Amino acid sequence: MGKGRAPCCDKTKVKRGPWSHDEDLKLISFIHKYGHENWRSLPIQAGLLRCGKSCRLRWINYLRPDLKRGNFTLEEEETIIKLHQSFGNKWSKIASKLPGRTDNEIKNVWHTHLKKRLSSKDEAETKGSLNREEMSQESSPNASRSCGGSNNVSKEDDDVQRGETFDYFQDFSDFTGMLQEVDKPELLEMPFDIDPDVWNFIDGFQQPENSLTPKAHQESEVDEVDKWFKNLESELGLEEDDCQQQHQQHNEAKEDSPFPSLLESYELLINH
DNA sequence: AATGTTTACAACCGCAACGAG
DNA sequence: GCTCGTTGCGGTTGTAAACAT
Repeated sequence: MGKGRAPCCDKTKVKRGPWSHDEDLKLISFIHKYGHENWRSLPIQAGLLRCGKSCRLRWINYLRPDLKRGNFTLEEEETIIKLHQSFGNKWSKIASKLPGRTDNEIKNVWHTHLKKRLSSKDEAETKGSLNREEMSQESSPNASRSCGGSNNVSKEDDDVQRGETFDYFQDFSDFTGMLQEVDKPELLEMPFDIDPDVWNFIDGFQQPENSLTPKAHQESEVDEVDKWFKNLESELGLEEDDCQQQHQQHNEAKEDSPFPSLLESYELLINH
């Protein structure tokens, strides 16, 4: 039948490299509306000149609303170290135990910080010259690591600190234009029915059961969405009370699937 | 201030696993 | 059971920002 493995995409016809905000918006908007049933066909349907693989990666590693988007806490780092001891380089397995963290992120943290730290600790231990002060500082349970940022970051600050994803929302007209583009009737012709699980995934941000920390249990699904929006608002400089009230009222009013209101909330932010 | 070096992380690549036909 | 298409995973690279000289 086949004459060898088909390439995942025609590399001469797809864009590569860093994603532009337009592309991000197209992807977010499309997935919000239709989910991601088929990554291969998604870029075509969403009007993106990207490989499906690239879209998947961008969504999973960067655009997904349930990502924590902050520096790793010491607790998380210790978890990674422990899990790495038992699983090795099974990053996805490790990521499944750390809600809101991606395998790619964990892998990066491992290579840039943890590996070095461990090896320097080993060195120090073998030399018997471990600095006790440094150690006690490192083992402080509430300390938060800062890669290139302040070490005195609160949890709240931490959550919004690194999220630069939506810097580009500054040009609201771009975004509305983008939504309209995705609203094109020809793009609405979806060849599949959206699996309810897809909505559950995006809307509920369900974590694997065994990955839920007590804290994660406390946070309702709606809180997660709210968090995401607050982050977004913060990025947009739209933290005024009226905007938040509108969003809250909007959330309270939602009945069936909260998911469509997510997109509506985007519009709310834009019209603000 | 200019230049070189290091760090952090987003993105790509290729392979393996899996499921459908 | 085999083939092929698609997705997921882990390793690696590219590059912008931060830092040092």
